[in-house]
Amino acid sequence: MGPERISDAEHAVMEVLWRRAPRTATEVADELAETRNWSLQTVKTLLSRLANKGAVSHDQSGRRYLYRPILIREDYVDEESKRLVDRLFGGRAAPLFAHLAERDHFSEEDLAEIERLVKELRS
Amino acid sequence: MGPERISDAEHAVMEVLWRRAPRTATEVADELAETRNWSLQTVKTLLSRLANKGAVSHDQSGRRYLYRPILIREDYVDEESKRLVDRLFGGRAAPLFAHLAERDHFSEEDLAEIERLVKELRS
DNA sequence: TCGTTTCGATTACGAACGTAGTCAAGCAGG
DNA sequence: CCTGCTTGACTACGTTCGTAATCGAAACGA
Repeated sequence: MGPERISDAEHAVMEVLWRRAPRTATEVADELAETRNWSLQTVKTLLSRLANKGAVSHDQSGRRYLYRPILIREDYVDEESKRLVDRLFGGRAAPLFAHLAERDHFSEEDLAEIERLVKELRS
Repeated sequence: MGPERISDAEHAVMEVLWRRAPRTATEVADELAETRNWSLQTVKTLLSRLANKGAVSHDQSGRRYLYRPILIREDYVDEESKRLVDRLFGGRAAPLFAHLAERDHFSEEDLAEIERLVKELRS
């Protein structure tokens, strides 16, 4: 079996752990409370599903668990980006860029930044 | 309610209709048979779910339906791209670009193309 | 006209998801 | 020591998804 898919709600939990880890379920829930309206129980369920999928580890610390990410954010981001590029842009990243440009999703700053990156890459 | 989400399997059906429309359920299923292993019934279910979501129209033609897309591909692509950028790159497209670059997802051609686009946009 | 083929509609059903309640066990405090 | 709170485990339940069988009506062929 390939690496299991991570759902939207699960991803929100991962983001919290990627910011700082390890943390207890309660700590994770506290930070999530600012954005999502989830009960502590909901967060615990998501954490244990993530543990089953192998995306986080839970190490006993006294009578509670400390959760920390196993999945690396960069890898997750890469998988998701590639999925999008494959599904919608025939697997090539340049058309994605062209699309974003056409839809006006770049600011002047973005463009400057990108130009700099391109120069760097092409040298 | 926002525009309803389109699932992966449904998206595959949309792609077929975006290539050519209108088509009957059987025609759509025939083309999909090349890639996915779906029965005709499965495709019909997906088409009617898409119709419920307002993503395709089904116009009677004799005793059968002709399906055609209502949702514009460009708009769908844009929604999905924005979702990704929002979820994973803080809503800014430049970091997406930086990520793709870092992960070596651009060919020399891609870069040339992008450089051209950037120049055009900044002038 | 009557059976057969063809459609769409309805129904099905297990897995995954979003969201959460309940329970048992252990630790903390009196 | 006993009692209560904290915590993970288990269970729950409605929805969406993937995948499809079945059913009733319409059309076609003989």
